[in-house]
Amino acid sequence: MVTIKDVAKEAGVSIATVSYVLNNNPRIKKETREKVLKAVKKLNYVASGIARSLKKAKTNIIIVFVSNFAGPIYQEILETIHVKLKERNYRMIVSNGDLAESFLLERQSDGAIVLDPNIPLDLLIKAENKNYPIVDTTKMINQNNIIDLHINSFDPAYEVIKLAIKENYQKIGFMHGNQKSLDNKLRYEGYLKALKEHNLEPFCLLNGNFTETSGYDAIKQYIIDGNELPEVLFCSNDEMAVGAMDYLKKRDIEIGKDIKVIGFDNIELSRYYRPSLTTIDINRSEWSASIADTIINMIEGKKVKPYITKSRIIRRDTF
Amino acid sequence: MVTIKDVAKEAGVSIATVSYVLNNNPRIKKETREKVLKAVKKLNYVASGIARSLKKAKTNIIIVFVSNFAGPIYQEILETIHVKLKERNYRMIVSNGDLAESFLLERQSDGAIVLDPNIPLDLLIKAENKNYPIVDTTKMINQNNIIDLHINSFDPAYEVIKLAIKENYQKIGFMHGNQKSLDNKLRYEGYLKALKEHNLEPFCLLNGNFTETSGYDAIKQYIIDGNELPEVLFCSNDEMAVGAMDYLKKRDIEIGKDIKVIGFDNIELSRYYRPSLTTIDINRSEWSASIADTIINMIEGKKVKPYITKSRIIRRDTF
DNA sequence: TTGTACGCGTTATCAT
DNA sequence: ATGATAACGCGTACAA
Repeated sequence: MVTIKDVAKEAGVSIATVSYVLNNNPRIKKETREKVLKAVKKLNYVASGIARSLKKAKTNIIIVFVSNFAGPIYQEILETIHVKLKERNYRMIVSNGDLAESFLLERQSDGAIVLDPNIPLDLLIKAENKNYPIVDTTKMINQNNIIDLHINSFDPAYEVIKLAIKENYQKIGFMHGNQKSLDNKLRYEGYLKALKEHNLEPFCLLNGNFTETSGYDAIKQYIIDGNELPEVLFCSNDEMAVGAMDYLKKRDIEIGKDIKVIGFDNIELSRYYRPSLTTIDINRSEWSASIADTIINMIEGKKVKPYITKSRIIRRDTF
Repeated sequence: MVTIKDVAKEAGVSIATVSYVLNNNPRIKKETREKVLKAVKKLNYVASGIARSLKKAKTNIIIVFVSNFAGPIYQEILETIHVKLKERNYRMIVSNGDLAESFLLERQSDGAIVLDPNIPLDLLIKAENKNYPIVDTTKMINQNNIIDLHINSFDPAYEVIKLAIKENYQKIGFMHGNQKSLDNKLRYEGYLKALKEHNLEPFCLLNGNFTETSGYDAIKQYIIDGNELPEVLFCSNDEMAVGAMDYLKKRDIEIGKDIKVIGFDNIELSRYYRPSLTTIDINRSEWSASIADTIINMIEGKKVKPYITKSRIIRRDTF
């Protein structure tokens, strides 16, 4: 490894001078400056980010935790956050939540964005106690150093079920995703509230885990057990809806007629699937941008603006 | 920030002792050990990863560069690599290629996996000259510290076109993805070779950039210009094939009959799309595992085994 | 068990 | 106005 010392020796100056040159400090006069730069180039020197981070107590890195890299949802979110952070001179890295412990507590980053619901609360609290800024989207906790920016799933879920009721459906089912997930919880609560307002009872409650196969399996079991189909099935995300529809089609149940299906998220597949899936779209790019802004503002001690996600119902063939 | 000094003071021992305790060095006797651990817990101390990395000149972090977080392909690759690395006690972080410069040269990671074709070659070379280990999948370069593990696209492309020719198709088109991409290049060359062996000329060459919309636009322009459709259209990836088919359907051209379509990658959508897309599947999980093993072996100075990806043709409705 | 040099930059302070 | 000296950040690990 070539270090700042090597450069100093090569250029015949002190290491301080090298550092000043590299940081564009005007106190170094042109000729020395050029001498140093020549040495830098000759030796192919690049300063160690680690040493710099140690000294400055700042990494300019923000870490994003995702639960898996496979969610179609994450894709655009990450892309947006990345661009935003870069604009403001931060570097984004993405990691799996099971590495959260080391990254959150060891100060290898200036802040974290939590998209992975599996990161334990006490870990976040520990980090928060160390003055480490976090934007969390999975838990609805607000603390000094933890800002909550979860998706507002409750309202659109409520709205879409209201709509179904208005169109005279009464037997309305709900398919759970991961029940520990906040998103699932809010969607379920929105569903319940709409039913309650019209004195309806949940007609059919299924359990999935947000994956396609879990949706397939859940409805399959329900049907095999001889239960009556709901008129409308509201699934906690699109992927499960797709899985469920796969099975319904296999049984020659006509979707959109024999049963209505509603998803959540508006993933790309929901548009392509046949029949195309009615779902709820969240303005994810705006949301992502807000996440990025918020974490930076926290880090830099600036004021953070609250934000609530916007959504709309996308009506397609299945409802 | 609470540092090792604070712990030492709290426990009434030297910082060396604290360090030894935290690293499970048996030289410290039980009582002191416990005293230290108590202080650690009381102060909520966690050692700074940065300081440790600086001293040990090792981060145990491997960085993966992707060109965008939106490719459906990346998902399972990252998942597999992550698991593999974790098994071997490395942490994976993912980043966008435009941050490559800082991460590659500043030694914030022990090694890199390059999936982003846009990272300039000279940057890789610079890093390699610094003895920084890289597994690259985008360029077919092999150097001391750069191991090439690109996907073998050539052979399956060749095979699938041979197959089409065997089934008596002669007017066979190719839709390019990003032409600078190695994957695209190899797929095109495989296509060309098969044609050549049968004295056929490329019938229709279209230009896309691996996105769905680019596939849509390319075929649209081709048709609007009044050109004759090929019997078979081989697209450099599934997403473009899907885009192209979207347009073909809009024009009421019957896919699988009026025109055959072949994709590459076997993304999930290729199975769901109607008509379902014939494509080429790469054993990506094996490939990913090999990538992970290779980078670690390089870092640890162990022998690296060569690996060539395996593939098979998945025949569905479109061909 | 402990003292301390060390890893590699940054920056306040001092010297010319 | 320029540049050098040296303290410092936080752990690690050798020598004592």
